Amino acid sequence: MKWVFDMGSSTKQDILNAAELLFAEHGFGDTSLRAITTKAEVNLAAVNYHFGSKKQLIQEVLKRYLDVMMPEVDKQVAAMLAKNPQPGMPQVFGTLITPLLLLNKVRPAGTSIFVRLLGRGYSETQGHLRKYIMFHWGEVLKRFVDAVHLAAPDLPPSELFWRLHFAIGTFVFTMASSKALCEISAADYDQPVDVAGIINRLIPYISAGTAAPVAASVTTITSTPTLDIA
Amino acid sequence: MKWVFDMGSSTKQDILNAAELLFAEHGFGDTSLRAITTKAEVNLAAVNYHFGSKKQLIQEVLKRYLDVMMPEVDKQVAAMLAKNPQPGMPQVFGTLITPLLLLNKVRPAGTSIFVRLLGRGYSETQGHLRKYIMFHWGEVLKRFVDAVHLAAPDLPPSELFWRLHFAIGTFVFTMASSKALCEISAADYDQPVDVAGIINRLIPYISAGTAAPVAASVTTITSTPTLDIA
DNA sequence: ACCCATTTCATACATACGTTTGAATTTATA
DNA sequence: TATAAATTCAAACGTATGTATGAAATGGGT
Repeated sequence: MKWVFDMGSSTKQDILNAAELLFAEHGFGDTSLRAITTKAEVNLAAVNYHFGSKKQLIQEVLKRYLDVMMPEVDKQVAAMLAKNPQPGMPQVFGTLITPLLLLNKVRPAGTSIFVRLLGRGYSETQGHLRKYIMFHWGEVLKRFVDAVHLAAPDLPPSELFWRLHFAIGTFVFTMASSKALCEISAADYDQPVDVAGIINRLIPYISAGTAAPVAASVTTITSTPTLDIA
Repeated sequence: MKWVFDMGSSTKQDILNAAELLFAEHGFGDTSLRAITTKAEVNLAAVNYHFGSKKQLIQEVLKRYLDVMMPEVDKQVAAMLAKNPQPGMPQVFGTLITPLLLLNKVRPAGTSIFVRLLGRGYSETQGHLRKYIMFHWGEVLKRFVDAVHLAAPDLPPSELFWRLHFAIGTFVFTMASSKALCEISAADYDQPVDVAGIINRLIPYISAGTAAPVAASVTTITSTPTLDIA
């Protein structure tokens, strides 16, 4: 029977919910289907029955979040540009805050889970995730990049390319290790920090980095490097 | 027989040389001992004979570079501070350039290999690498962090903590994907960029990001009210 | 030439993985 | 209730992995 409001089998949701937690915690490669099905309390074969393969399960885990976040990014960028046609870098990157925090409505702690998944995906899937996002959300991303360019009109396109990938790196890596960082911060500085706190601290860093003036000249090696192997 | 200059068996070096390439390319978890021994043209059992286990092999691969790089970092930081007791952020991060490029003398393309290993290690070893480096090179790192603090005296320690981890993230992630980024850059912008080029582009970004003014909203949220008046 | 420690080698072991299978069970519809 | 589709389940399959073993080979020291 097909429900009018098809919420899918509970099994399928249980698998997704268990999988995303384990994926975020241990990465895709180091999370076995057996660990997932055990945590979800479903049969091992259910994954291949409902998703076909582990690879497709990973895709659907990420898709659940991207489908919510990316349209919101588009909306926020448009709204920001309507209000301020010549935005500063913090305004541009600030458009990401709402979409990211919106993910907490997809699942409890959804923002934290998604950004960690993103970090894992970028470093583990050897470019597959990058291509997937580019293919499905390339238009949205292009409009975002255009906004970045608007905030740094003097930056050559090739330099902007590198800056944006630096920004992605900062964001993705920080988020991938966000759990550990929050624990260290809480222990060493006695100040609990949540994902929203990290995002708010990231914006100034990324904004300043991306908008930094281009280095006047290539740094040269001043002292002669020495290598003495006993 | 023990050589006066013990260069170890050729087998051991062959394994290290093959392993670091495969580790950098596919990561630690996705590189099998069989792939390594095949590439090195040695017997499978040689890894466990010479290194004990895969984990120890990974450690020795990284150690070979850390043992060269970290003392040079110490030297460069000291030299920089001697020349300029109140350094700017680019000067501080600039001290990393020489140590990084020095790794090209350890092995051909050593810099590129090491930074990719570092990226892999940070995201795959669930904090083990971080702890290893902290344990063995904590003193050197502390002196470097002190220099960063010198370049941003107004930054609260807790904020500096986050900024530095952002910087690590920028660096490590960029380097982990440096191969792909170089290929994209060469294809889209017709300008070949090598690892030294990336490092030189990273310095301004990381410097500006780390030294960025603290966001107003963050300050109000996280600053602890105190009765002390300094 | 002999010896002994070091190193190599083929092979086996135990385990873990993603996936498949076919029967049992549940569920929806007629 | 009868029937057919959808789902669950235990079990197995084939493959790959890291590691262990014990015999063969190597090579310098006496």
